[in-house]
Amino acid sequence: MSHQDALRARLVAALDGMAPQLQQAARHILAHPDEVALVSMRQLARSAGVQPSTMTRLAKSLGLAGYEEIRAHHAQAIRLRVEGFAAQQERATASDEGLAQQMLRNLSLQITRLGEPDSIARLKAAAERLARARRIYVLGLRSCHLVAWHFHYVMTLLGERTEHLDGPAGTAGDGLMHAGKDDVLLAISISPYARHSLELARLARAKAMGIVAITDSELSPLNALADAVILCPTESPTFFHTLAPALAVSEALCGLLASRDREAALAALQKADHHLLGLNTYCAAPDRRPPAATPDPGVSDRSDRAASADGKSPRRIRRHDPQTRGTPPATK
Amino acid sequence: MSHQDALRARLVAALDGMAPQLQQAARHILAHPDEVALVSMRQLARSAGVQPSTMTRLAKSLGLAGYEEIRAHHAQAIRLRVEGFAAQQERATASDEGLAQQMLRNLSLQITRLGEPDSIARLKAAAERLARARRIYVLGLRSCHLVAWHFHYVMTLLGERTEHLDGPAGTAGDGLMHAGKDDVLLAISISPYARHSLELARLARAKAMGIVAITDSELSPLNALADAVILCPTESPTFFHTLAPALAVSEALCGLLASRDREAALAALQKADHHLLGLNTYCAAPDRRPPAATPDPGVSDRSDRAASADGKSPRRIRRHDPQTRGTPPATK
DNA sequence: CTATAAGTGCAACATTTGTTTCTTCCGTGC
DNA sequence: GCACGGAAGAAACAAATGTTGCACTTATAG
Repeated sequence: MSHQDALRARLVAALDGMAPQLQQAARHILAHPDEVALVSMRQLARSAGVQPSTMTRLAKSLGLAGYEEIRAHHAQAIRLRVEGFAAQQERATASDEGLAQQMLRNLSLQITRLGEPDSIARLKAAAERLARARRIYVLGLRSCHLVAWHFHYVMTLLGERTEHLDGPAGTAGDGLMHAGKDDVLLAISISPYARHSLELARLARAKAMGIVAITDSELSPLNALADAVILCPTESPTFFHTLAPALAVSEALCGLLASRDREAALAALQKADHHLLGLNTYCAAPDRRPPAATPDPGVSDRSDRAASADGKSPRRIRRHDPQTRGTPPATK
Repeated sequence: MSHQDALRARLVAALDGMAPQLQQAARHILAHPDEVALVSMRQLARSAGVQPSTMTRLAKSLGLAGYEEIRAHHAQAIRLRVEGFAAQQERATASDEGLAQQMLRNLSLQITRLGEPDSIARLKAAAERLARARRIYVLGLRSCHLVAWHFHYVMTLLGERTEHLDGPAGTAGDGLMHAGKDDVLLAISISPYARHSLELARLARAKAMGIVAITDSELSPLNALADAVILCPTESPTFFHTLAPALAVSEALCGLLASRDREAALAALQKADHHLLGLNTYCAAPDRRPPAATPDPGVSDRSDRAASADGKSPRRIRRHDPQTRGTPPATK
């Protein structure tokens, strides 16, 4: 998202000493750099929840001649990015420096393949099976632990009833004690397959539970056991396997399950939000306006005229921004 | 470049039957698609060696309302290529099948972008910093837990000395007790940033430890604290954020670190293999790869956090007029 | 509490934008 | 030859853009 970019660096550096409105404008620019070049200043200001003049003032406070310089800069960034991108494709190899690029390119490809029809069909079938379950037990041992953990974490936020089979001292399987034929086991395992995972899967089958598997090959022992199987690649240019595709699959499953009942999922999320807010778990998020508030990609839009319909603004109270505390105002 | 681009196709198709000036304008647009969105029509016309009115006439000859539609189209193309966002809004209500594909395509794009030069440079710098550390403390709370877990898991297999700050009952930070200036904290946190993560990071800084951060924005509070920062996207078409890119970053870091001393890493892996073999942890692997090359560290973690769908922040009272949003009335 | 300065919103400003209209030019038909 | 029709340039247009000055609020210092 960011190129080595003198202007952006200056923005970040100056953020702390800025007036609230300027800061808000700056944050929006940092958060949506592309929009800067693609929409007019007034539209950008509107998305940022700021007066047009603030944008101009922001530019001047950075020592620039005007807003146009900010736009020019971001436009150039886009131009450079597409060029640099093309350049990168050419030099595909090299050793150490290339390794990271190689890994990421590899990952990108693998995940793209997951989007192919066959894979999608498996995803849908798996989601279907999971949705019918009374309860979902999630199992992932060793390297697959995090996929299982993630699935359980998200589903909990979404209000679904899942249980993570993750006990210490070999008690992982105890959770299956009360599981029955109306429940489903989501088992995640990649080669080399942990013995314990298979044992639990066989136990589940013996209990007539449903089984959905995320695994890495049709040769996987889970393949024979499961009602629905999703295959994901794990090859990597490194010594170790990659689990990012498996995670992508898990996320996709969560997405599919959540979309089956948008309302319920949203409600659960907001409830979780409130809960965590009450616990003071998080500190203030920087970007208060979600991406949804940005322009709005209708194909033919891009210019909502302010039809002068905008009424008079009532008096509003403004409070000082709390998170800028402790930094003395470096007035220029 | 390679999006199925209805408008460009129409341009190409109509090229032959066009008047010379129109054709010249069309050719210029086809040759410099990005410029269309980045400069004004008059400037574009000048570069094309054509009258401004010709551009308007070109648009109308294609059946469009005006030049603005051409620009909007190309701006959208940039947004698509750059963020992978756009389609999400349009088909927000698309079928389940669409959602999964959308998510995976989005992910693939995001990970591809992690391979761009700037991002790679950050990765290398971070790996460099981590390699110099006497000991690496890994911190990731809530949704980021699995990234931290993964990093620690793989590094352990590789024989590196890392410590996962992951205690129950709020003891997560205790591990830092004996950390000092020769050590480095690898902190992973995405918006909304967990308070505890920041507190621990500040503590680490107070102890003169090095800090490497994996986070989601230059606006992240970690950005100011860390010696090296790696940015990874988290946007997703769903209700929750994606952590697959963060996991990819973690994997890349592990890869870079391992490649600094291939021999040592390989030796450590084989040792781990023997160890686990002795414990009879795994069942016979199908013939996937030669055993030497197949240790098992999967490194994928994924955690999503709940993104509140509307981004109004509670501590700000001010709102700005909502009614002008998202209405694309073509004038006149 | 007052005095002062900084920060912010509002409205008018000069430009520039995309579009339209009018005029001129050139090739083709009867 | 002359009208005719389409294409292309030039100028005029309203609407928008980015900017600036002023009034008012809010925070800080005395």
